[in-house]
Parts: sequence; C-alpha cells; structure tokens
Amino acid sequence: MTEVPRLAQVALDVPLPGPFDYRVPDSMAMPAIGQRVVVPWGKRRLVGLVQARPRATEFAPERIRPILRILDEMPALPASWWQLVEFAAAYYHRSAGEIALPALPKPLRTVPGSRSRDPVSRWRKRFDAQPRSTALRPTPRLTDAQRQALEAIADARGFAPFVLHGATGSGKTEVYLGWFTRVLQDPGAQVLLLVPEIALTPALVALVSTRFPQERICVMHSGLPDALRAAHWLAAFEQRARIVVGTRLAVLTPLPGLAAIVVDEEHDPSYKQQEGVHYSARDLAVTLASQRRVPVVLGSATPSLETWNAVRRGRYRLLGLPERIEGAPLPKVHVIGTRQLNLRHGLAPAAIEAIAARLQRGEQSLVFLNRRGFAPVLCCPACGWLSRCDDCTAYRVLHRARGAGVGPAAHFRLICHHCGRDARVPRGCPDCGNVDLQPLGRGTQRLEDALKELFPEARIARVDRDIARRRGETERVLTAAHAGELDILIGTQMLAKGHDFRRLSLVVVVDPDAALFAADFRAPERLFATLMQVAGRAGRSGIASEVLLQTRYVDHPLFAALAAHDYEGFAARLLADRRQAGLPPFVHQALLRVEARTLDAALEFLKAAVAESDVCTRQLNLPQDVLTRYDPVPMPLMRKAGQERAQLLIESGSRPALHRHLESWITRLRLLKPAVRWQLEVDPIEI
DNA sequence: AGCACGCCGACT
DNA sequence: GTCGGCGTGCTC
Repeated sequence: MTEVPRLAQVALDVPLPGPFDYRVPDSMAMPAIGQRVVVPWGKRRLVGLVQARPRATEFAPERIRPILRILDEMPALPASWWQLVEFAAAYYHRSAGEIALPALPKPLRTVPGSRSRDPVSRWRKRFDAQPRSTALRPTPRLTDAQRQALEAIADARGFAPFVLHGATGSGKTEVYLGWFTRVLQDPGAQVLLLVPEIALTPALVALVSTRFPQERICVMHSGLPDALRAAHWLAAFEQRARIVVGTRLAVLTPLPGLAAIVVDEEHDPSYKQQEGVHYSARDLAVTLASQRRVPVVLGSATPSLETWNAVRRGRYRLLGLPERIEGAPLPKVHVIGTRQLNLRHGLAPAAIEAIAARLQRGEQSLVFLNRRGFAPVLCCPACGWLSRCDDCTAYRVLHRARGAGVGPAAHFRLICHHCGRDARVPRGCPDCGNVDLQPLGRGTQRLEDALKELFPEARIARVDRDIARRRGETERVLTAAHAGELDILIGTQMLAKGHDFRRLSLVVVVDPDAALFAADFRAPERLFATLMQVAGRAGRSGIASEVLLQTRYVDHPLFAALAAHDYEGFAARLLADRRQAGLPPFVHQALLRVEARTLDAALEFLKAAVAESDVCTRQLNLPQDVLTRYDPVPMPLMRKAGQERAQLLIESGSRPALHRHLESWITRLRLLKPAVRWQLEVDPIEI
C-alpha cells in the first residue's frame, strides 16, 4: 500500500480483474465517480469509467499513468446504475468495466476524435425533435382478471415481484399499460419494458405511443444505428424519456426515475446474453427492482421453471389471466401420429386437407417448422457420404441460393449454420463420384416448394432468418399477412412470437420431435413454450381454430399437456423431474468452457482446472459434498470454426458456496496462463 | 481483447 | 534476401 495523492480507479472493458489505478494530474479537477475518462492503456487509449477514488494503491506507484482527459459533456453515471453494474460484475465474476462499458452506446465508449464536437447536444436535439404520436387510442375495457391483476400490481409498494401468467391473447400487455398509466402520473417516474426480440419492438412501440401520446418513447436495442441509440440512451438517462422499451441490453440503461419494470415473455432464452458477459437480463431486472425498491412484473404464458419455482416457494406472487379476451376460444390441438401415415412432402393427409379447407374459407394457415434451409444434410446414397462441415462438428445445410429459381434449375449452396462457411454443392460425391446426391430431411425452403406444388393457387410466403437477412422483407411479409394478402405462412420460431394474424385459424406443426430427445435438459421446457406460443397465433380474433401437430411420438406427455393447454401440470411434472435428477432450479450451475486448437489441449487445461478446484475447496474449507464437479467433456458442438471445445460443469445446492468457490477458482485459473481461451459462465442455459 | 515482439516458410 | 504466419507476453 502506497499513499498516492489524487488517485482514481477506472473500469475498463478488458478481460482482466480491474479496476485500474490512474493518477489525476494536478492540472485536472478530480473526476466524479461515474464520469467517463480517457486513459492510456499500453500503446492504446481507452474510454473508462471512474469507479472509485481510493487514497492508496497496491500497484507500483512508478507504473501508474495519468488520466488524459475527463469527458464531461454529460453528467456522471448515477450510483443507482453502478449498483446494478457491480452486482452483475460480482455475480458473473467479471470486472465492472466488462459489464459497464459494453452497456454504453458505442459513441460513448470510444475515444472521441479531435474533430467530433459536442455530439451530446446533437443527440439531445435529435431525440427531442422526434414527433410524438397524435393518434390517441383509448384504453380498452379490462376483463375482471385483468383488473384484479392490475390492482394487485398498482397497490404494491417497494420491491414486489409478480408473475403475470396468461395465455397468448389473454391481454397481458393491457395490464402492463394500465400499470404504466398509473405510475407515470408521477411526473418524475420512468418505466422499463423489456421484450425478447428486436422484431417485437416496432409494434409494441406503436401501441405504447398511441396510449401515451404525450410521451416520447426510448427504444433500446442493438439494431439501432449508433448515434440514434446514443440519442435514446441519453434521453432515458436525462429523464426526457419516461418510457423505455427494449431488448436485454436495455436493463443496463441508467434510469434515475425508475418506478416500474416489466419483463415480457420472461421465459424467452434470448434474455440470456450469449456473447461478452453472459448475463440474464431477466434476472438482472429482478435484482434491479430489488435494488431500486420497485415492483417488477414477469409476464409469460409459459414461465420459466426458475420463475415458476419461485412462485411455488412464495417468493414471487402469481397473477393469472385465465382466458382470452373477447371470448376467443383457445385453439383445439390435435396430435397426429405420423408413423403409420403416408406423408406427402412431409405433410399428413389431414394437414393438407385442413389447409385446403382454410383456403376455401379464405382463412390463413401457418405451417411451423423450426429448421431453416432446404434440407438439413446432403447425402450420397451410394457410399453414405454426408455434407459435413470441415470446421465444425456439424453438417452443412443445403440451401437454395438467393434469387435462384425453383425446381431442378435452382442452384444450391451448402452452408454451415455454426461457422457460416458456405460452399457450392459438389457435382458428384467427393468420396465415390456418384452424381446422384440426395437431400435428406426437410427445412422451410423445401416445405415452401412442397406447399406451392400442393396449392398452386395459394398465396404463400416464408418467414425465417434467411428471409430476415433481406432488408425490410420480414416486415413486408408480415404486413401482407396482417392485411390478409397471404393464405399460407411457413416459418420458424421467428413467426411464433407476438404476431396477431386476424384471419389465422390453422397452425400445422411439422416434426418437432428432435427436441424431445435432445441432450439438453431444458429442451422440453423450450419446446413446450415454443409450441404454446405458435399455437397461440391461431384464432385470436375469435374464429374457431385448430392446431395440428405431426409427431412420431403421439403418446409423449408434452403433447398431451399441450393439447390440454395445461402449462401448470406440465411445469409441475418437469419440476418434479428436475428435483429428482438434481437439476436447476434445484441446483446452481457454472460452466467452464475452453477453446483450443486441439481437443487434447482443451481437455488438458480442464484437468488442470480440476486440480485447482480441489485446492480452492480445501482452502475455503467447503464441505466435501457441497459442490459437485463433473468430468471435463467435449462440448456437444465439439468443433466450431476450427476450434476444439470442451467444458467442465460444476454445481451446488448452495449459491453462496458455489460463488465463493468460483471467486477463488478464477483467480487461480488466471495464473495458469495457458494457450487456450477459456470463459466461466454462471447459470448456463445450454449445456 | 488488442497489440507488440519474435522466430520460421514461400515470394515480389 | 523480406513479408507474414501465429505463439507468448503485457497492459494500472
């Protein structure tokens, strides 16, 4: 410890423990905590955030470098924001800088060039110049259940977590909006609404702005251009925007007036960040609510088992919306066993008839297949060759190339969905030369061809990630669908969320079976949620509607629960299974993931990590059985983009014990300095 | 993560 | 002879 006058600890987005000590030059005013600064970092300069102002340092004083500049065109970030950042840093075992800086809009975390002058006031003007909505839409009459839920939430004071459980079409959104109306009567109040996907924000923002015509809505998601995102972020921070709608990253928006939080579709896996720090925005939203002492509503038709377990234990309060509004009945679900059937292009005769009937009646059908491309794999019937990816442990998927024709003239590519490598289809089998290569299985493109052949007169469109890559195309298709200009929609889960197609009265689910027997223990939970969601697209305007589910496993309990619209029964079963098997939410997990050039190197590192873990357990005096550590194993997708991957799972019934172990483990792992890339993930959702 | 330094293969 | 491959070391 050396006393150094005028010190600042700065959080930086670098994968080192941090924060880092810097000297404040005599000529410079002491920066406030939460202020942005430019500091030297090796040969580079970085933007950082002042995290603390200590009196002494453990770092060799002669190596301490000076802060170069204070960026003070906007106020310092508030302590309430730092509190969440610091919680996340501790919980996910990363430095505060790795949480805080990526949460800032890009222009605020990059060193400003010498000629960029005062973008902040430009952003202010830009946001404030946005027109407000003029079309005021009145609040619809609430059902009794909606009103009861709303009263319960609006009566709550301080931290109060609610689960709003209601089928698609039961009017959860109206409850959120009713709550916001009350909260925003306080002129200083701000509300935060999290949604799982960018695609869902435009419709929601439109709805919210007609309900709150006097407000400008702050939209926060990664699809916004940098400057626009900065303008919105700043408006929220400076309380010029009182309503924030956004995806997971919006949870880290500084909101000084925060008074209400909603996480819509809280079960959705996209709340878990899958790059950088793998945080769960839903979990952080609940923490944020508790830190700020405000109510939080988690809405879903199929709450996650973590959330449902918290309801069962009395930690979250359950509010139910038992029926759809406007008396729209839930669709009738029929499970069709396909083993004994003669399928045409993968479709059961009953499904084809049902689509034909909809065409006749001028109603819409949705055919759901959660697999994009033409066929999942290309094979050689003569020698058994399969279109494997050279760089991944996966098959390349046969895709019809963009703009190419249909039928035999179409030209195809082989694309790996994991690394993106894209190759032309070989003229003949690379192993035996056979020119008659066959696509195996079917994806949405092939299904689209089949439906066009079966129903040449129908207006058919497809929605999946390949379509979404074309600018504005998804929007175009969805608008056409809403306007009733389409008869048959084919799509992946992109189509399952949020949309309200008025004339849709049939959903056909093609081949959901792969997820039934997946290695991931969360697969059934996810499949149930997806199928509930896609089934919920049908009959929202009150037309009698049905869901036809094609499967080889008619007796699977998941389908029985789905047909009975019985989330609670299904959740109870899954929870019982999880408890029995010792899986989350009854244990807490962390995963050490490693990437290396060879699998041996990866496994070697994990073996060393196991030894270090033993040392930690001994040093911390943790009881022998409080932690369970599994053997290092190659990851399900063993090789990705040429990197071999392996992982080590560690779990405990005690979160504090797990976290104490992780904290000291990580310190020791850093000292191993291996030539592999590793990362610790807390609460992994895919194992 | 970047960005340097450093020591071995095919090329203007 | 060098341009550049990525191994490994460092950053308050």
